[in-house]
Amino acid sequence: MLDIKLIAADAEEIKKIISQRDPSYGAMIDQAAVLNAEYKKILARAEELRSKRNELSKHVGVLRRDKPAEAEKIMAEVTDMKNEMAEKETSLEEFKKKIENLLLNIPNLPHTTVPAGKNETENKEVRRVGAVPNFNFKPLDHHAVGEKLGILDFETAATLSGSRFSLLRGDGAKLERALINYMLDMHAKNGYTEIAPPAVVNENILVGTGQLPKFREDMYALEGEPKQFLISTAEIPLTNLNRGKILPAESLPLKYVACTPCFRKESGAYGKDTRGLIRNHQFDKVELVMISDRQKSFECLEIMTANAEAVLSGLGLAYRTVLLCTGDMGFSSAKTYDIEVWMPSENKYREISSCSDCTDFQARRMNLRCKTENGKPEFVHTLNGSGVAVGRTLAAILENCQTSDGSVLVPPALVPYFGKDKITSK
RNA sequence: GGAGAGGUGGCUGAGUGGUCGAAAGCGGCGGUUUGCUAAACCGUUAUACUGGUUAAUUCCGGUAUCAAGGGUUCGAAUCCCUUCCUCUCCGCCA
Repeated sequence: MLDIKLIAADAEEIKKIISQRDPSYGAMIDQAAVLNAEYKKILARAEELRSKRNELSKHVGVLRRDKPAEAEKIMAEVTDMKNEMAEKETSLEEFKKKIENLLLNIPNLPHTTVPAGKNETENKEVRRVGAVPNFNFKPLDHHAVGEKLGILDFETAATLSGSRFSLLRGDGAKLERALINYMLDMHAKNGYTEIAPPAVVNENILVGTGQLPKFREDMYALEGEPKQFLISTAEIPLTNLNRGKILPAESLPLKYVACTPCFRKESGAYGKDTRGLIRNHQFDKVELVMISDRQKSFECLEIMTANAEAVLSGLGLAYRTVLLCTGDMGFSSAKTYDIEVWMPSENKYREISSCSDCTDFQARRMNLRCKTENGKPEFVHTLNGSGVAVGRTLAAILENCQTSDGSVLVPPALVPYFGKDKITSK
């Protein structure tokens, strides 16, 4: 959520910046500015009335004993004010709600270092790491590799749950477990505290991180009241972990890591990546979250991105890191790096991690602050990044480490976790 | 699921209709004392919004906030209703 004060101070400037994402947001900024001006007028009058009422009522107690007639007069006077007071109160509520609804649907301001652009074609490659493998045979895609080995079974998954679900069997299931432990151990060494959070959260938690109100159709909702949802990423519980608190400055940055299942409806992705592990309704992801003060957050973003990259380089997978342009960034983010892993079957890099600095956008929504040097609380900056998507990593290993005889060589870093260095069919 | 207790400031904990934004203690901050440390003593100590003022989040006002929402009243932390949450005991259960 943007600070309404920023909009009130210079709506034109904010419009200019936000329009780099999408020009249609400009009108919403204008509306917010107009509503806010109106709101303040009403607020002034409402507070004047309340002030008068408080002043009058203060003396009634004493007057009642000493001068009952005067007390009666004052009581009547206050009663007369009630209509206007009630009217102002309701209209205040209405304006507040309208403004908040607008603000909740406006995305974060892109950071000045983010390139302007409409879509992913205007993203900027920052670096390319690792050698793309050379095959002296035609590499199979990961579902073919996995199904031949009997470790991936999409047919059974479909029977159980429909399309876009996966089932891992035997060495496949074990390899996923090995990957998770490898990732969690690495991040723990880098100072992240491991968390095992709930995968079900309340509605306001999703407002905090920005999934609601705008992206309700992407979320799995549970039956019943109060409304609860399955998380689409561990970013949600991790970032909300301290919501409403004032954190001591010296505790920052807070660093959390969790591996959770993630549930996504993928309703806008008809026909995209319909086979395999790339885009499913349920997948495991290791997620990193940092809570930083506002001075250091962009440094933290570099560190977090490096921490995520280390997972891939540790596995010997080739990847590149891309700085997203204004038009391709997520709703809450001010600056995002995507990490893309090489997928031989597609002959291109595919997203496997996304690391974002959300500045104070989420912190304001969840009222998460820290004490500053002068003792005043201020909103923190929140960051999140995949460290990394487990299913996609599994897919990348199957593709990049396949051999001509159909077996898969397990990356050396995983061998201690997996127990052997090769997956062969039974 | 059944029975009971309770939710007050950074924390502990008073306060059952009228100078209560809220006693007291702890903690924090500033200071005095002091070879050093400790102790003692004095002072100070919420947040948001808002009007004016300022170099300033400077200063002076106002409003709101005692789990959340609604109601009663001239006036609510205090009374009533609803919801949420926490704790204890019993039952059930991986």
